[in-house]
Amino acid sequence: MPRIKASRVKFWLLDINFEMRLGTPEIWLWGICNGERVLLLEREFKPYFYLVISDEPGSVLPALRSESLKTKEPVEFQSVERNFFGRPVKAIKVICSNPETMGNLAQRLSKVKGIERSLEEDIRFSTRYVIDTGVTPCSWHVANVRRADNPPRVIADEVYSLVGPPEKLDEAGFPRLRVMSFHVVPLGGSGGPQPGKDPVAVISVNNSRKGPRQFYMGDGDREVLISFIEYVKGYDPDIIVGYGVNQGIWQVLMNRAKHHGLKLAVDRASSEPHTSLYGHTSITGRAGLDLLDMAKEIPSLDVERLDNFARYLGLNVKGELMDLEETDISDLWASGDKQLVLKYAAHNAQIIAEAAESLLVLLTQFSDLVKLPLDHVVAAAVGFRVESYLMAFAHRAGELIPKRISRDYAPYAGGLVLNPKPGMHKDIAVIDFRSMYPNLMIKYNISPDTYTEEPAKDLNVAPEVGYGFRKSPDGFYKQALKSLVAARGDLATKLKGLSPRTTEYRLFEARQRAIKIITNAMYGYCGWVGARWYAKSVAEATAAWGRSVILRSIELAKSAGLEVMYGDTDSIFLRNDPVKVAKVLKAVGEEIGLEARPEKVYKKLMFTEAKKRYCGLLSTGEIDIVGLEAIRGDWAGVAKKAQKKLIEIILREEDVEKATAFVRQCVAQVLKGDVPKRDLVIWKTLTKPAEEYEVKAPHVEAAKIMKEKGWQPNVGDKIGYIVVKGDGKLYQRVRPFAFMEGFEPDYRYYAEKQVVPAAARVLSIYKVDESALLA
DNA sequence: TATAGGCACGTGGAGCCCTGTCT
DNA sequence: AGACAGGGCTCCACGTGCCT
Repeated sequence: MPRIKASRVKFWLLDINFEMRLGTPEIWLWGICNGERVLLLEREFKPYFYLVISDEPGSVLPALRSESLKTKEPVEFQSVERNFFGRPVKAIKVICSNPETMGNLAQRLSKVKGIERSLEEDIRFSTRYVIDTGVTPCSWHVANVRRADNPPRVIADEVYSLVGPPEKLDEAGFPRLRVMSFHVVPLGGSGGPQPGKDPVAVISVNNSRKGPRQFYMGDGDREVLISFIEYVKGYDPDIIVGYGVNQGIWQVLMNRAKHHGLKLAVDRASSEPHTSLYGHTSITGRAGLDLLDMAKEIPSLDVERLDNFARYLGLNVKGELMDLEETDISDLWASGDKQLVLKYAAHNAQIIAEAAESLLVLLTQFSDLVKLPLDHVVAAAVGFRVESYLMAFAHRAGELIPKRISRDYAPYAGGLVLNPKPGMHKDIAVIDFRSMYPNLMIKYNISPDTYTEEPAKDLNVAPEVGYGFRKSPDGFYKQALKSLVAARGDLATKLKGLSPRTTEYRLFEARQRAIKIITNAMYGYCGWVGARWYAKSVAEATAAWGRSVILRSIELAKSAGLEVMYGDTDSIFLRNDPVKVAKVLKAVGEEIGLEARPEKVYKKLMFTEAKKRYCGLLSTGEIDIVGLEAIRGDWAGVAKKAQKKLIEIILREEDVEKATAFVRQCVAQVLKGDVPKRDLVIWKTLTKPAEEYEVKAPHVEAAKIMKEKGWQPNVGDKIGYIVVKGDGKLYQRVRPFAFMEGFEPDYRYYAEKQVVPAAARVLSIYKVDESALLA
C-alpha cells in the first residue's frame, strides 16, 4: 500500500471533463496551482437524475427496485422534496454509477406506474459536478488532496486525488496563463481547402513568452505537423487560440496528421482534438478557443474578418498584409512569393495572440459567472450562457431543471414603435428606460412559476393580454435577476474606490459587463422556444407591460406640454426643454415606478418617413446615423460613403444644393468607373446551404460560383460579390469579388441602384428625387 | 446547440391585363 | 373575330440586416 499523504492545495480551474476510467466515472479538474499545471481527480461523485412521483414514495419504490434490477447497474433511491416551476413536488433521486447509460435507465424507470416524469438525466456529468459542488471554471478554489494512486497518463506537473469537493474562494484574478495562438495556411491548389486533401503550407504560432515561430513546408507537410505537435508539447499552453479554426482548420490538421500516420497529440491527455458542445473543437486539459465566435457576436462588424475584428479591438493591424484575400494565399505560395505568405501568417498569429490577450479578462469573468468552462463560454450562444447561469441558480433554489424539448415557434407581440415626424428637427432630447424588460420582470414578478391561470387575489395582471402573476413569493426569474442586479451594484461600489488602471478594476469592470449582458438577455431567453425555462406568457406579458409604460410616458410628456417626435420600445424623443423634460422624468419615476434617464440630446435630428431610420447631430458634435444604408453591411461602399458624406453636409451645413451637387458628382464618378473595386463589394450572409434557398438570390449564386472554384462557403459566412455587366436578372450578373477576372463591374447598377437610392432616402425630405440625382 | 419582436427594403416570381400578331 | 405570346405592371413572399 502506498503511503497516503494528504495536503491542501489552492488552484485555479482551467478546464473540466469526465472520463470513464477503471470502470468508474471520473471528473478531471485541470488546474493551475503555484505556477504548476495540476490534474485533480474525483472518483466519488455519482451521476443521478430525478423521478417526479404523483404518489407516495412507498408505493412506487418496490416497482422501481424490481425494474432497476433488470439492469446490472447498482442503483440507489432517495426520496426527496423539490420544486418544479415553483410547485412543490415529491421526487425520487436515482443515484447511479454510469453517466453514459443514465439516459436509458431514466427512460425505463419513467415508465413505471406512479412516475410522472423523469428530470435532469440530460445534464452532462461534468456540468452536474459544477452545479452540485459550486466548483467554478476560471475561479480559485482550495481542496484537500493526496497524490493519485493510479494516475492516468497526462501532461501535468502533478496528479492528485481529491479528498472531498474543492471549496470555491471569493478571490478575483487569475494566474499567469500560457496562451498560444496559431494560424494555418492550408494549400488548396487551384481551389480552396478540401479538408486535408492538400498539404498545409505554413503553421505560425505565437505566445506571450517565447515569441513567434513558424513551421513551413519543404517537400511536404509531414515535418510541419511534427514540429507543430512538438512545439505544443514543449510550450504546454493553457490556452490555444485561433481564428475561424472550428470551421475546418482543426479538421484539416487532423486529416493531414492521419495522412502521415501521425497523431495530432496537442492536448494534455495524449488524445486528439475532438468535436464537443456548441460545435467547437475541444482539447482536453487546455482551453481551445476560436475568436471568430466572439467576432460574430459583435454587431458593428459588417464582415467578421480577422483584420476588422482586430481593428475593432484597437489593435495595430498591418494593412498591407491583412488586406490579402484568403483565396489568393495559396496562389501566392505556389507562385513563389513565399516570404509574403510567411509574413502574412506570422502577422495573423500575432494579431490573434493580441486579441486573445485583450479579451481574456472578459471571457474569464463570463466563464466564472455562468459556470461554463472557458472554451464552452466562448463557443456557446447567448441563450446557452443564460441557461447555464439559470441551471446553477435553480439548483441552489431547490428548483428542478426542466428538460430541453423542441416546441413549435409561437410568435407574440413585442415593443411599440411610433411613426416619426418626418423632416429636420432642432434640439431634441431622447429619454429612455434603463433595462426596461428586466426591471419590469422584477417589478411585476413575471416568471414561469408565478404565472397562474386561476383567478386569485394579489395578482399582477398584465395589460392587453390579461395574464396573471402572483405577487409573492418571488419567482425564479425575479430571484435570478435580483441577484444579478445586486451583484452588479456591489461591483459598482467596488469600482468607485479603484483606479481604472489597476488589474482589479479591469476584472470588476469586465465582470459587471458580463452581468449586464446576462441580465438583459433574460427576457429574450424566456421567449425563446428552445429554452428550458421557456414561457410565452412571461415574454408576452413583459412586452405588454413595456408597451403600456411607453404609452403612459407619452401621455405624461404631452401633459407637460412636450410633443413626442418618435419612440421605439423603451425610448421617446422630445423637444429638449430641460425644465419640462425634468418634469416628465419625475412624473414617470413617480407614477410608473421605473427609472427613466435622459439618454442623449440632438442639436439637429432628421427623420425620414420610415421607422428605425434617422440621423442626427449630437450635442457632442458627433454625427449619429441609425438604420440607414450608411451603416448597413449589405450596401456597397460607394453608396455608404456617399450617404455618410451627404448626411454630414445636410446636418452640419444645411446646404441642400451642395449636398445634391456632391451626390451628382459621386454618380458621375461611379459611371466613369472611377471607384476602387473594394467599394463595389456587397456583403451578405449565407444563412443556409445554397441549395436550400427557395428563390434565386445574388449572394447565393455568388456562393455557388465559389463552390465551383473549390471554395466551401460555410453557413454563416459573409459572401462578398460584385454586380457585373451582362444580361438577365441581377443574380445572373454577380461574381464573387475574388473571382473577377474577365468581368467588368456594372457601374450603371452601382449608380442607379446603390448610390442614388441611398442618397434619395435622405434628400427626399427636401423634395430632391432620384431622377434629379441621376440627371 | 437559434435570446425576443418590429421594421424597411431589395429582389424574384406569380398572376393579371393589355396589346400586337397570327390564324 | 378569336387565340395567344410576350411585355409591363402589381402584389406578395423571401431574405437580410438593422433597432431597441
